[in-house]
Amino acid sequence: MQDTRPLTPAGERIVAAAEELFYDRGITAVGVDLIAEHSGVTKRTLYNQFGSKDRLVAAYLAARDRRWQSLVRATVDACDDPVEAVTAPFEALRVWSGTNARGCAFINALAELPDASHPAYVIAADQKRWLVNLFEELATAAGCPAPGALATQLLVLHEGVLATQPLPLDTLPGGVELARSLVRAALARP
Amino acid sequence: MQDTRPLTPAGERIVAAAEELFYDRGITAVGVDLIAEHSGVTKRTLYNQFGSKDRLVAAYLAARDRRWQSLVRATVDACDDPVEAVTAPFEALRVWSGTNARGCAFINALAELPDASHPAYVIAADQKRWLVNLFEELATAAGCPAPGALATQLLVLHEGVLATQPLPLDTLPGGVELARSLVRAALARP
DNA sequence: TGCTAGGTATACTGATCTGTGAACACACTC
DNA sequence: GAGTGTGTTCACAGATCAGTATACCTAGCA
Repeated sequence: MQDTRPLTPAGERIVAAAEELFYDRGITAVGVDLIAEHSGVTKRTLYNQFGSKDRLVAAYLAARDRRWQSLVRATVDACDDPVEAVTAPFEALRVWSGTNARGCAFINALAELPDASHPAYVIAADQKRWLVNLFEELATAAGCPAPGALATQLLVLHEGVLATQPLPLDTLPGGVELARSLVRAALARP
Repeated sequence: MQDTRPLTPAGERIVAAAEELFYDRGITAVGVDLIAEHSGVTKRTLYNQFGSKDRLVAAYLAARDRRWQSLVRATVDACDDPVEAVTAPFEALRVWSGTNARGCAFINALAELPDASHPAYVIAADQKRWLVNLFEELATAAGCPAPGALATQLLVLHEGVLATQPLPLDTLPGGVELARSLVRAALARP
């Protein structure tokens, strides 16, 4: 949006380090010095590339969003059955959060950032809008009579699976099965 | 758990201010000086009462948990129909997050606190465990043949409704209807 | 040859944050 | 009347954090 020119090699390393550190430890808990150190870069270079920590946070969320969207797209495209494709994002979610599950990076970012004018709010809202639109497209392609309603249901379920990930609970949610039953119910309804 | 003696009047005011400020602006973004100022209390008194900011965070989450549980209990007890009582926590949720909806305070707290040894983790896990156990009790009382499975489904849905609250999306989720359909499906199954 | 862009190295500023020390005041109770 | 618990006032230590200043280096390119 705000910056179309590609990142320099140092800029790429900075974003990669920010993705790891911000997600694992939280945005406010991680300082720019730590990110500069982990990316093998001077703090001066970090500020030459991004200007401020807020802009770096926005770049981190945007980069994570791009990675997530490409994974979902690939998982959806690998499905032959259009009905199965509706729940493909839940399969992607299982792959995505295999190792470290600290919940949704966008929800977590909003939790830390007090003011709604932060660019992270726009990125987070766009990310969820993209997902609910994708659900609606897939539901329409699967022949669902009310794709909008099913899409919002699947979004809520999706966020619920993400939100319960960091909790140390004994019983795992398992969102794919519940998503499939929602799709079945939506398709069976006249 | 760690402290059974009741809070002093100043301690009550501190926790009340912490509830408002921590939830609205985030834990790391709010300093102890601001909490002391908002509660009309010296910082010295704050530290005499709670010892550290981490302990105050734990007290804030515990107090919020108590308030939430009492609201849910009251809403459940007001239900005559045992089937309707299963989805009563979702009605309570609608009342609970009427004014300011910044998502789940416990999920948000975990997002900000990097180390899993923080007392907030135990409180958050206990809170979700309490809710899933309540769902299971209510499902059993309603005659559900598989109350455990329904309970985890309802928990995931519950967290999804909470997580999507702070997002500036046009379409509102509306969790009560989806919860009712889940309960219907679980009761209809043999 | 000289210019420019990307990056390094290092020190620094100013603000903010958690937490402490020490002396004092008031109310209640034994 | 002495002691104890609760709270105030104010100053301050120590650490961390975002962001800046200055000088230097190197590779590509005209």
